[in-house]
Amino acid sequence: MSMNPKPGNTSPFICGLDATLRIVGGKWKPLILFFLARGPKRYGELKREVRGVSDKMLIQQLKELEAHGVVLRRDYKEIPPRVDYSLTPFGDSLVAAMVPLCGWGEENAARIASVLGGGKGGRPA
Amino acid sequence: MSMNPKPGNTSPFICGLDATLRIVGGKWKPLILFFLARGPKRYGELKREVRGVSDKMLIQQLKELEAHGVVLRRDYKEIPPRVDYSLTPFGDSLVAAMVPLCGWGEENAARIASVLGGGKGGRPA
DNA sequence: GCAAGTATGCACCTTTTAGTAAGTACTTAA
DNA sequence: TTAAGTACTTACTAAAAGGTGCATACTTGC
Repeated sequence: MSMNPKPGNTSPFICGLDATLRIVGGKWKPLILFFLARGPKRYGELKREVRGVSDKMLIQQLKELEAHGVVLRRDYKEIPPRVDYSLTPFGDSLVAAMVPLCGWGEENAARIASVLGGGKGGRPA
Repeated sequence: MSMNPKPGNTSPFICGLDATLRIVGGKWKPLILFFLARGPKRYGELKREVRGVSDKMLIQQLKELEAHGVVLRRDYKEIPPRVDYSLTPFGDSLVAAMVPLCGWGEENAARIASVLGGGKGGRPA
């Protein structure tokens, strides 16, 4: 099946999915990657698109993604400041691997929404 | 690309991946699903296999997975207690959708491990 | 009787993650 | 001179996730 912990597993991860989630886990990273998948974005642009994210979280997540080689930060060294973010090839391959999981979520969105109970999960404002 | 937030998005989720992560997010759920993918398991069996998990977390995660229709709990109403857990068809489809992400993690495990810095991520008993 | 094993439940605590609000340094426009 | 916009940084707080340990109710084996 290619998804089980190997018998003689010396890696620091339980399995591949575990490894993947260390990179893309958290509340905002998938969303950020999705917006970046559509092309490079400036910080302010991203912030307006990823509605609900705070400066702190957006910066923090972008820094982690950059440190992990998923995202590339370009600083134009202008004043006022101008910076943009884009996916690295590594980031592109990750986003590609997320598509099926994303498909599952889309196909089952109604079921998931009902199963989670109406009270949770909105993105109000 | 089938992975972007839709223009007229009324769902409670940002995108499909977001929906998926509501079901399979967290530290233990993927691992639990992986062991269950190999067939029904008793509680104690699962606890011994998912090394490092506490009773509280294992029970809690199993309950959530059950409530979400991913896992089926069977109580044999025996004394001493006997219970086993297995994947529902919904759970099977989820595990299937996780395989590619798992593959990405496996292929890039070395890179991910090095990028996360050697200090983190072990599973030491 | 006492310990061990069965599958949990509950209370408490720490750690991690996320959110809020303010401040920085600089420029342009009013 | 004041306000707004740029891309952040820092300190503080709140909420979520995770962990520890004890308790239950019942049986079997010593």
